[in-house]
Amino acid sequence: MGNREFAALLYEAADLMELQGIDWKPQAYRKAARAIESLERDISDILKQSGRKELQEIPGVGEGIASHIEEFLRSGRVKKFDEVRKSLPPGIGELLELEGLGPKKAALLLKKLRVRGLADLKKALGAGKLRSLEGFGEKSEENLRKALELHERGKERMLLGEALPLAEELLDYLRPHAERLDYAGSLRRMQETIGDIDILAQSGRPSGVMEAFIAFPRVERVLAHGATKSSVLLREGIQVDLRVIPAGSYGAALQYFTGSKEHNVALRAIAAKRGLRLSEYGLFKGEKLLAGRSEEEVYRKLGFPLIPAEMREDRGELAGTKPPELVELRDMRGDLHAHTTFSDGISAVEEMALAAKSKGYEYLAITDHSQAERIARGLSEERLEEQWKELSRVEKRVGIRLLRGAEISIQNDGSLDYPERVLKKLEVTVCSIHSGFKMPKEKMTERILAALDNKYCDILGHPTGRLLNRRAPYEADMQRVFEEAVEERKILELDGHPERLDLSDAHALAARKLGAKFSLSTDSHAAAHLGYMRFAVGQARRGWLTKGDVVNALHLKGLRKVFPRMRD
DNA sequence: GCCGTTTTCGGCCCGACTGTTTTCAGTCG
Repeated sequence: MGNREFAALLYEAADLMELQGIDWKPQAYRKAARAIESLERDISDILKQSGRKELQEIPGVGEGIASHIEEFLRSGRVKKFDEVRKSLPPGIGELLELEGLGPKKAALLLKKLRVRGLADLKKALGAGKLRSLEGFGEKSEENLRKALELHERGKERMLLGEALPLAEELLDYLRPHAERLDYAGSLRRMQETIGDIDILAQSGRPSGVMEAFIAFPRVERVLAHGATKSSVLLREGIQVDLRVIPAGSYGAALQYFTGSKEHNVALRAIAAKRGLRLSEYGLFKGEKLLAGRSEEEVYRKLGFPLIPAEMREDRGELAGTKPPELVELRDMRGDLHAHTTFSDGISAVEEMALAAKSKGYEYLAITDHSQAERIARGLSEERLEEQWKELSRVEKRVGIRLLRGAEISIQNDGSLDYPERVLKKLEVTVCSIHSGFKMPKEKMTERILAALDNKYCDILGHPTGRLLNRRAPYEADMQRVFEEAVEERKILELDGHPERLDLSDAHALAARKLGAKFSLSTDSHAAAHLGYMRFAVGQARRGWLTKGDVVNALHLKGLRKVFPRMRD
């Protein structure tokens, strides 16, 4: 533990130093913070097991930051950061969270108007003091007022599951005005949450796309409106940037705006080493354009195959080895986690079966809640048997294999919420934690390990229990959980429900390295939710999973070897 | 503060847009 906390300290220190006019160091801090944040291993483990030298293996971490990490892990604080904090008013960092206000202007506000935080800024705005400052005018006052308002409304990152449909709607709307349209950025990389939506267009009449864009019915405010770039804020609270790109640079621009920033920095460094220059306009040797029309061409000229967008995180995808053949949505043969009206779902068994069938699936596991989940109308033994009759009936009618399954709660002591005589009749079980989230880490870890050791546990459901933007994962030693799962040949779920995406991409990556197998599921509570599979696949691809890592990419025959209680 | 077949010192992405200012600084992505 501690990676996120330490990264947060680095970010804070970077902001404050920038306010003080310190050059470069803030960038270095942020770079290190990003690396530490996305690390699979805990910095405390690294220090304990391998020592300080190993900390410096983290990209962007050198002697200085390594010693700060050591101090932080030892004492929970970093003296140097404390000093920086003390040298500035406590509320000053908040100012930088405002749209359009950066370190230079914030420093000026502090120096000339003694603005020490958001409250001060509000007062200064009210008194009309800002326009007297050099570099400020009426317009900047107005913008700050709006930024302040927006900030107060609270701004969380939007879930992938909300942003993607929104972007698709906008693309459909813009299609008549452009020859080519793509969304780029974190959305294209299928990151679990999205800061803003980036859209690229190629058009013979750029002004036409721009006019249409700012007239999109969901637009609340136009933030910028130029010849090649415009930005709007949608009513849903997310910013959308649109850029119009000429055909000859379209691929380079798509590459550039897809990111990630870290991936691009690494790729540009590789280009630079070869005496080339990569920008959103193309790959250049001197003035000569070598590539730009397509992404593939850009990567090829740099000696790489087309790297899937989901892998572009500078996690080793540019190391030169051939990237793995990532799992695709069309590889999926079934879904192993779905609820029906028997428990807390809103679609009947038959509706679920029909929806699964229409996706071309061979099978669907019906996994309603176990008896203890009263709120979710968990199934008693009798109701479960009733359900099995229904499954047999629908199975014949619809022509899709319905597995007798259950999502079984893992109780506080690690036992499963059905007696053995029931468990052995279930073809597949998803075992999940639904209560007792606040256990100490050691106890929680033991609880999960005990469940994994149960011979009737097949799949560990939403393994960390997190809800994006709402609930932190429970404390558990996930590395040990993954090791045990591999040892006991248990399957890890990658739950594609937009609020869960659990396992996360980083966890999937770590577990895959240990040789784990995965179930990409939707945790559907309605027939339409079966469509969440694309989010599960997106996270799986971010975790470098191949078709071979995913059990429900297997045909029925292969699946039987994974789940021995499955009937013929 | 980090990093290195350009460098152990001197770089560190760079272009679009905005607002305020008559040629540019600040912010953002």
